[in-house]
Amino acid sequence: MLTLPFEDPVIMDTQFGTNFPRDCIGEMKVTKQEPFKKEETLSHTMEDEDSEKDEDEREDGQDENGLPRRRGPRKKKMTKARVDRVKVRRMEANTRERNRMHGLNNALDSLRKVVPCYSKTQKLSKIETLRMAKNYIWALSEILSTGKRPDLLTFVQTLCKGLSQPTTNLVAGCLQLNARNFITDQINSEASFSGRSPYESVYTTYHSQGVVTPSGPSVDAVKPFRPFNYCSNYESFYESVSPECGSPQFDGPLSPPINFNGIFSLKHEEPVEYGKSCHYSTRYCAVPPRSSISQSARGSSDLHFPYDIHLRGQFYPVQEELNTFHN
DNA sequence: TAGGCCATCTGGTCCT
DNA sequence: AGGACCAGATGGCCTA
Repeated sequence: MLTLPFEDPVIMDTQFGTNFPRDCIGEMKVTKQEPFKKEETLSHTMEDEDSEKDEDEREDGQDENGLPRRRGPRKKKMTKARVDRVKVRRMEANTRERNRMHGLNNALDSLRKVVPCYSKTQKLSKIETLRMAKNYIWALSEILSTGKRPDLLTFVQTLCKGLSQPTTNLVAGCLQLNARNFITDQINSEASFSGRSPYESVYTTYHSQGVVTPSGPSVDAVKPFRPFNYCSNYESFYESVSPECGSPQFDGPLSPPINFNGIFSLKHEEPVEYGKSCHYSTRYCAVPPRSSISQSARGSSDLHFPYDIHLRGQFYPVQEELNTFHN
């Protein structure tokens, strides 16, 4: 039962393919890292099994401790051919395992490209990719079920729920939110999420064009930098219990916001080499009204998710929207 | 240098 | 018997 991925040429690399000639296995470089010394391990195994053979061949029916030897199937003698066979099978198993993990990583890469914040230069870790994908699915499901358009801040918060601080900063940066204000504003989250638009809290002191113009004291000078508690805000918007709230909140190490001078591509867009400074934005599409959602659900293929994110030299409706808040 | 992330090896278990 | 899957162990690389 071989279920190796068949669509990926990397996986089917002949060096590791299942049709790899066995005669070559002995010469094959098992690993580039060789965390274990193969020969030592194998010879150790052989020694063990040789001793077992010796044990089996004792005539007195006792083991080395003088106790009666266990009943049961006698171990087969480790002949040279058998030892070789064990070696080959172990190498084949290693190859399969390696390919399996490559397939898993390829699938994870595919997932990275469809979550809202994709970067070739700063990849999300495996766990963060899975968390963000879960958050993304959750957010989209809620949008579909409620027909409401969440504000951008809430959407970002949902995406970042349970993610590490650097990743949160990355996502916020992708969406041109100021990560620090985004996070520290949680201190005032009651006000932010109980009446006035969250945009106000974020953008009254900051401009989104990358020029930070605080109108008051520095955020850093006033408030400590600490992780954001997403759950309350999440539930305030989605009117349901966040699936993450039952689990311990991420309490990872704090780190300063990153510089967004990498190359990011958001939502299905392959990153292109940009030597100069690039900026990120979102195409902040309107959620169709409930009627059109249900219409779409009935078969129309014209359903657009509200946050189809694009970047660089394109026109960004969200930018105007955000600027409207500033003005 | 410590910690996070990752790739790989390995042995055990389950399944066909 | 053999392949898939899994988790633990280990060591390399990178970054703060």
